[in-house]
Amino acid sequence: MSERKDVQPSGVPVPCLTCDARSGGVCGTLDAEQLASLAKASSKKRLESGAELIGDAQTVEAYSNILSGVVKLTKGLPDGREQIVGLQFAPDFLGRPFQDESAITAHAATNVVLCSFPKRTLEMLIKQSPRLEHFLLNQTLRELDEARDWMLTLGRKNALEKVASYLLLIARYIDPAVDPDSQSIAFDLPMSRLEIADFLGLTIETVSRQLTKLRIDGVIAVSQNRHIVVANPERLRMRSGC
Amino acid sequence: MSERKDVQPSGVPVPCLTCDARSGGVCGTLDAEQLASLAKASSKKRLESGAELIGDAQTVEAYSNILSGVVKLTKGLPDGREQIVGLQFAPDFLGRPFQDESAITAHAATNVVLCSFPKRTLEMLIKQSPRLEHFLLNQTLRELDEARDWMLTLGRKNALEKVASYLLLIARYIDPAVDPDSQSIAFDLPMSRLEIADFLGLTIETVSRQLTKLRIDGVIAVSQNRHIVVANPERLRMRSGC
DNA sequence: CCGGAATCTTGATTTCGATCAAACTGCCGG
DNA sequence: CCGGCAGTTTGATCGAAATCAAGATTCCGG
Repeated sequence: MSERKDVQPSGVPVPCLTCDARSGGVCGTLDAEQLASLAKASSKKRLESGAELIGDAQTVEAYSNILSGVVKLTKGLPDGREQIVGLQFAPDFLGRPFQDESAITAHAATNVVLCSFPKRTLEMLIKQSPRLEHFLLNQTLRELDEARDWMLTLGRKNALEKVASYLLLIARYIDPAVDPDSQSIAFDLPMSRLEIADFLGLTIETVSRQLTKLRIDGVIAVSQNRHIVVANPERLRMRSGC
Repeated sequence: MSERKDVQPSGVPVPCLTCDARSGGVCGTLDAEQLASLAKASSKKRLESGAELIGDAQTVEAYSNILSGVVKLTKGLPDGREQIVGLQFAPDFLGRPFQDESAITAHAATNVVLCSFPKRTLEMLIKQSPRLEHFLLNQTLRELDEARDWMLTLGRKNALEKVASYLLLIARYIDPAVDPDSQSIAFDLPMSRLEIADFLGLTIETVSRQLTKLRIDGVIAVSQNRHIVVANPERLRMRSGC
């Protein structure tokens, strides 16, 4: 789904004018001229939940900004066991710079809107723009911090603590200031029970049982499977092991 | 342990002339002048196995190059459970740029030699040198790839597969071309059983039992606890789950 | 609004790794 | 060379999560 790439008097391409990724994403680091050249080569894509964005060991020829939705990154074992190794939200940059083959798989966990551009175009811009590279370094460092936090959860927490940690993770994405104020918070899970299990290194059944336990203990309320209300986030945090 | 910072005719500081980190590490990205200013502020440090390099939630005022030895990065839960979230080898750069408080702890896993320099000095150089920032982005991307590989191991492999994967990881560090050629390989483990357990999300006893199993099956030979001989790396790889 | 498929929950049982407990080994100082 | 101790191995038992097996909901298309 391609869009017109007209350039406004200010020099900012028209489709970028109202784009959220321009403030928080890579595009925010570019000057008008660079943004124009990127916009010329870019296109907006809408993907249904479940669609594959990047295949394992597949040559990647595009990078993207996530404009909305949740993308899950997974790795698998030859016998079919799967582990989700990262979640990305808008306005994250999606793709592994400086490497032709992807070692991971990316899927849309919800409906997703992307702004995609060719690998080559971005790599040219990286060479010209230290600010862009600085932005990428910062996002990568943040992802590394998150991955290491999650390693602690995977390696050392029990099933209940894992599920509580997952709910907190999602709650904090919805509202970053979630536990200090201890307000009640409600949200829809962006993932199925199977996906949650693959994220936590558990089985579907164990995830379900821990959710039931939290429900019985009055820590959360669940309706229609995906909708969660956390009455008291502090009680949830206490059960998360940290 | 400070050294003389004399500058050679070529412009390269004397102590850097013979330093391995100058080819593979951050210093390789600097010109003679930048290297001189970094060398002026740097000092070589020797640390005993077990020494703490960076404390959790402690203000970090130094970055380092690892000149030799193995550094382990750990995260802990309030109740004392621990998880190793990364291993770093020479000539890795050690430290979390652009953040004052460390969220992780770093310890010397073996005797370690570092070349340390003040945070400020390096951050100044980063601003001047896109090549340096590019190097850091590349190392960070590599660490992120490793962390995600390890998440799959932590979340989805059983105890035997985890121990086999760990042995392969160390063997590959000793000799990167380890399984294609399937030559026998021998090495000393840089970590105790407790550290291996904390790396794998297991207990000491389970690690020991899996090593015994691999020994009985003839996949490895163990002498004096730390010395390992892998007769046939391919058989080890087959037990690693991938 | 109905029926069927997909997803989720609950229950029974098994299994793997944790825990508890005791012996063994290698290392170091005296 | 001996004794002590930290680190490791081995054994017995327990428990948490996986697996196997039905049911119950939710979702959707007709």
